[in-house]
Amino acid sequence: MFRAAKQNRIFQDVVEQIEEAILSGQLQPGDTLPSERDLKDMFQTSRGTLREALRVLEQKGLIEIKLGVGGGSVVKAAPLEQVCSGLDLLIRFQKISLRHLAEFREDVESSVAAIAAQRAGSEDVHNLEDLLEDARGYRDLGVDYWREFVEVDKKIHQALASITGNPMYIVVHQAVHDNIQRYYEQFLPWTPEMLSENYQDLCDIVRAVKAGHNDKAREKAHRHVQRFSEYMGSRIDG
Amino acid sequence: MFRAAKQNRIFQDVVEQIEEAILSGQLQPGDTLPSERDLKDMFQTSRGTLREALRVLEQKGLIEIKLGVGGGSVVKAAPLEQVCSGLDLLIRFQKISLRHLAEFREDVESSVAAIAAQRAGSEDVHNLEDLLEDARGYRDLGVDYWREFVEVDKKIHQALASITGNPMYIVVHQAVHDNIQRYYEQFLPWTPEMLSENYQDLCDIVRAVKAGHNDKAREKAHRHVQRFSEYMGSRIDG
DNA sequence: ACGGATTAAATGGTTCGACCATTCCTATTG
DNA sequence: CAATAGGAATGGTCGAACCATTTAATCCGT
Repeated sequence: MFRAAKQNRIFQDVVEQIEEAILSGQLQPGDTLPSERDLKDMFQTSRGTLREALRVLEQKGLIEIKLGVGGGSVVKAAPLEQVCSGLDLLIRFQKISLRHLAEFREDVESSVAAIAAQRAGSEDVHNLEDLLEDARGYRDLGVDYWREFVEVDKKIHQALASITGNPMYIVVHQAVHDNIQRYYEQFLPWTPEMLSENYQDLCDIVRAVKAGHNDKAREKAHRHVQRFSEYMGSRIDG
Repeated sequence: MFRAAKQNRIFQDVVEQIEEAILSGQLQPGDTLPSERDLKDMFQTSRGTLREALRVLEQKGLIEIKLGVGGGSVVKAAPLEQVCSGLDLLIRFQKISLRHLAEFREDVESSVAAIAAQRAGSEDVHNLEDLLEDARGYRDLGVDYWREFVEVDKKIHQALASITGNPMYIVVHQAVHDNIQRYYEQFLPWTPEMLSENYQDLCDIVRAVKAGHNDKAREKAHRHVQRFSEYMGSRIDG
């Protein structure tokens, strides 16, 4: 019902004041805060305490700290990465199995594809087709280039997430994908057939997105992700 | 392609070492780290620098710091709150609108219901029906009890997430739900009709889950969540 | 011998002053 | 005029001291 009220800590007070200034718009993204030595005077605190506050704000993704003269604490635009890395930490901490990650990913990728199919503009489609071209190139180069192929595969899915315009999908997709990717090298003995199958999947997805067929995009994306799970087979129980 | 390599910072090195120890299991939740004065000797650094590292770990949600003798840095169980507060920050930063959250939630809840329909055991169904009973009670008590009704609603969705057996759904659902719930009071003028509609939705979902009809469960859950979005109407674009 | 009050020790929180490392600007010099 | 050297501002680190909080042991009165 209530939250712990250990407001005794001075640095916490400093954090809240600066955070409030940022969220209220008094401090705009790109603005540079005064130097530590000036801030310490303003807050009437010691430099060490002030630096602890800055450390927290930096970790929250609200500021970025640059070195040298003219450096200092710069207000960041968006703490998107922070949520992503937080989710990443949670996934690793809870030791979420590959099976669970894969299952969740199937849903997310499917929904992303379906929404993207509804919202993709001509420029988006053009971008996707360029990426597809890259993928085809790496497929033709053979399994030695599976790493590059996977990289393009990732970019395509990221592009789809971006097309939705919903940051939630972007963040969640990235966290899930990063954690799954750790298993690729460990589990997959790549074959030319797998590269071809995956390339074909990507083609199908992009085609459905281009045509605005959201159901078909969902289905193709689902199949695409599911294929990875099948590749990994019984070894999926990490 | 590469990440910034400002590894110059000593406290960052300390953070990574402790984080690694926690994630690898060398440090278990509940364990207490050595005192700051001991840690500073181990890492051969100053206390100020060490404290900056602890501040980061605390902000990441990996440790909790207690005062007094016998206090110190205790490894926490799960950094879920950190993700929630990160999302909260993103919302207040207006990087994520309620519409975005709602859209994402529709997908997650739908998938959760569908999977739960496949995996629910008789005990799970029994539990759901008990919760449904509670919901009916609060519905009959009228709009003054909307808060309690929403609480039961939340418990039902949490139960569904648990039935999936997939921690990703549990975690993501909670993070999204916590952040959406804050806006209920702000946006919703509850009416008896809304309570009834929602109760009926919950009944439909549970019935579909009980019968193992995953498609129907997905559809009903989707409609249920969508109804909330409609209630909030145009005000959703916070 | 028991129980409450007092004291002591351990620990996190804060402060101060100093110095180092990096970066940018400026003045010097060829 | 350009390359270089130096200086100043700024974040990063260090060490020692002191304060505040908490726990446990100790002491004292009954």
